[in-house]
Amino acid sequence: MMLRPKTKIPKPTAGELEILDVLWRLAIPATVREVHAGLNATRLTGYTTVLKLMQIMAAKGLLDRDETERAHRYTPRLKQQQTQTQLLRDLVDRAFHGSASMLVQHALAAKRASPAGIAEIRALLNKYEKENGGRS
Amino acid sequence: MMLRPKTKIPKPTAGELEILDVLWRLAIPATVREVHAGLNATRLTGYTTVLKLMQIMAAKGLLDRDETERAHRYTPRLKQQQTQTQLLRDLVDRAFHGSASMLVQHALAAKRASPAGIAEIRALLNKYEKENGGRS
DNA sequence: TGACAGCTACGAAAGAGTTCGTATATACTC
DNA sequence: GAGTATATACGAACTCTTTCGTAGCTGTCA
Repeated sequence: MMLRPKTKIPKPTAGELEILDVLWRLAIPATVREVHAGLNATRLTGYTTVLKLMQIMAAKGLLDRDETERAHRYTPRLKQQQTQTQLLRDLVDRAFHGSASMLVQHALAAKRASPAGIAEIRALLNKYEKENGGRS
Repeated sequence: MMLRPKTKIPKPTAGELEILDVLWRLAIPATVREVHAGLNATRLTGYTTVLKLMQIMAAKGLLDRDETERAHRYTPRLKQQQTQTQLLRDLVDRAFHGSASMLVQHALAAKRASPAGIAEIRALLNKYEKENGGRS
């Protein structure tokens, strides 16, 4: 039996991402029922649908499963931030030919960031400029 | 019969995006053969596969088709920039809860932008700050 | 103990995306 | 006109995702 070591974790699908969102929000290992409840705040899904999806996600390595209790408890393998980076990298490669700065420009145009957000971005830019100095 | 007026154009899939990329690069209405050639520089795909995909894309409204010649000529319905914005908006909504600035921060971390790119982003930030002034 | 509620496991079906083989039409060439 | 090259159209298969029904197990409680 394979105890899935450091196999590469695949990009989550749309449905899987919704489940991950609930798990990140709860921030502790959660049961299928808890996720189902959290999901049905916005979505309409059957209980076994969520169960099946989470089983598949565990098989794929997206979730870890704790089977000690009768109701198994699931935790995301990756932090929200890591997954966001993963999805972003994928989009940069597929749609922006690997150019992150082009993507950023579009992001600013596509949805306006708040002044606070802009300040944060500017701070980040400063940090990056310092780190990457005068190199081409 | 519906002659698809301003029906909303769907988000292109991964395979469809590759075809769009070739068409944007060519910049003029292109035949299936031309796209197939441009694609096989990097990808391995059968001719009829590309044909079928482009037919579907035309049916979806992603491409316009000119049938005056024997070899039909296809053009993207949307500019590359529009499609990039569309895909980005989708990702912002699905993975970043609609926060563009969070996405930008991740983008900068995920793949380093060139100094030139950073300068461009900074210029854009200035523009945005001016436009959005002191509003919250 | 027997009924019931809640849990996992499993199978199946529907939909979307991708791939390609084959059929058919059309143009060109000898 | 026959043969060849190239085009579209169509259908079928395969994979992946999502959905849910059903079966079977395990507790609880009256």
